[in-house]
Amino acid sequence: MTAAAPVPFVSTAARFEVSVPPPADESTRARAGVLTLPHGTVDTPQFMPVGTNATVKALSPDDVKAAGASIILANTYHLYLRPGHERIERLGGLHRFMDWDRPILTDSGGFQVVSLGDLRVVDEDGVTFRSHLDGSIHRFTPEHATAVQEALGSDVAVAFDQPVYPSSPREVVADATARTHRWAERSLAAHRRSDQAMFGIIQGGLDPALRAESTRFIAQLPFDGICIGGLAGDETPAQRDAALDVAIPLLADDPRPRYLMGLGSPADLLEAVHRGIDLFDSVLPARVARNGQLWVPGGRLNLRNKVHLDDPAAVQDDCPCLLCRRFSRAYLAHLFRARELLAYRLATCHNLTFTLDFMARIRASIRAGTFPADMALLRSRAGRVSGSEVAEASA
RNA sequence: GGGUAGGUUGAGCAGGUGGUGAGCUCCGCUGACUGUAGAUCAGCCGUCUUCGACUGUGGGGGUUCGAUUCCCUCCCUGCCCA
Repeated sequence: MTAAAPVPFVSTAARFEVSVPPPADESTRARAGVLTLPHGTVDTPQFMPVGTNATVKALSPDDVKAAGASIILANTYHLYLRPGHERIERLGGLHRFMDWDRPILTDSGGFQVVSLGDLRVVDEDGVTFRSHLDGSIHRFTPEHATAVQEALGSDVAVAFDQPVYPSSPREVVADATARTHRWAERSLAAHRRSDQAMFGIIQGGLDPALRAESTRFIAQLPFDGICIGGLAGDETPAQRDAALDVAIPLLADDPRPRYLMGLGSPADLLEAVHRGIDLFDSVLPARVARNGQLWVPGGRLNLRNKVHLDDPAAVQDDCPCLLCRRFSRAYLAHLFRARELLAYRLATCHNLTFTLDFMARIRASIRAGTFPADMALLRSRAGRVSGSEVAEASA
């Protein structure tokens, strides 16, 4: 009936146990598990808030914990440029530097190959790029990106890759994907720390054959986890789902955690969990919060809108966050108009709390064995996927 | 009372020496944001029947084919002097 009894994945730096495997009827690939890393355990499916510059923007570490985060992402590229990975290492490593004692995953910096596209040149050995801070010239190779992450001391390092936009021509995607594979092997070969896990990244764009080839290639390497990259760009939800439906079945018997990079709207998280994803990260909830919009069951509120100025209600009645416990919509609307710094903190606390609570609800549903059946309810709580889709009424 | 500088679309301005003033920045309104060069960006922001049209340069009058511009007069504001 069920797939083979799950065998925990164990390495020197990571342990992953699927405690609730997908149902035998294949109604969903969703699963629940526990990822254990040097600085603590992570219940999956789980969302990682992003702290690019060794801080989740606008929040203190206590705020991030209060929101329910058990692991965060930090960025190799940014910390290398400023304040410098060697300085962080001298100061006792990233955890001590930012006073975050739970797990940290560092992105490899590969994403900047795309996001800072004007400033880089890719060759077989690595990427030469200009600093977005001062225009100075720098170079990342798989070996260098790995060394930087070892200096930072994150729980999870990520192999240096070359993401591409899904809309790129097939030969561009094929070329970048093949290079990502060679860089994956080099990243692994360069990796020394036994107290740091390393995840590899699948690319392949939206082409099913390339995505499948990349999945097989990355999966046969001895990584501690599998990232799925290149799906947080300009593709449609249907294209993204299709890419996941190519990759995940090929990993069905793989004991390692699966991490979909860069997705963060509640609706996207739900659909991806359904397709078998264990880990996520995204800037979205924090950025959207800083720009004035708050996620609530069934949709989102734009606190800069006039309608909130006289509203004494909480943003969300049953939310335990700092904002909802103590302040009104009217107050937050005022803070945003006045551009007061507290607005950004309160809004970010809320959106991260909402996101992490949503993940907790998904986990609870999976553990209760009612997950596929709960999809409708969870979808209505997640609300719209994007601005072009109308929010469903909350149940 | 005398002198002087002004009065432009919510605010602040630019421009305009006789030849179509709706241009900018704020404020305001709405939307977007997905491995963070983002507390950011985009659209709108006089009226209407909105791919366009109309109105608008303090009020009134005059000169002129045509006035925001030149002339007269009045009102208002800042500053200086009495």
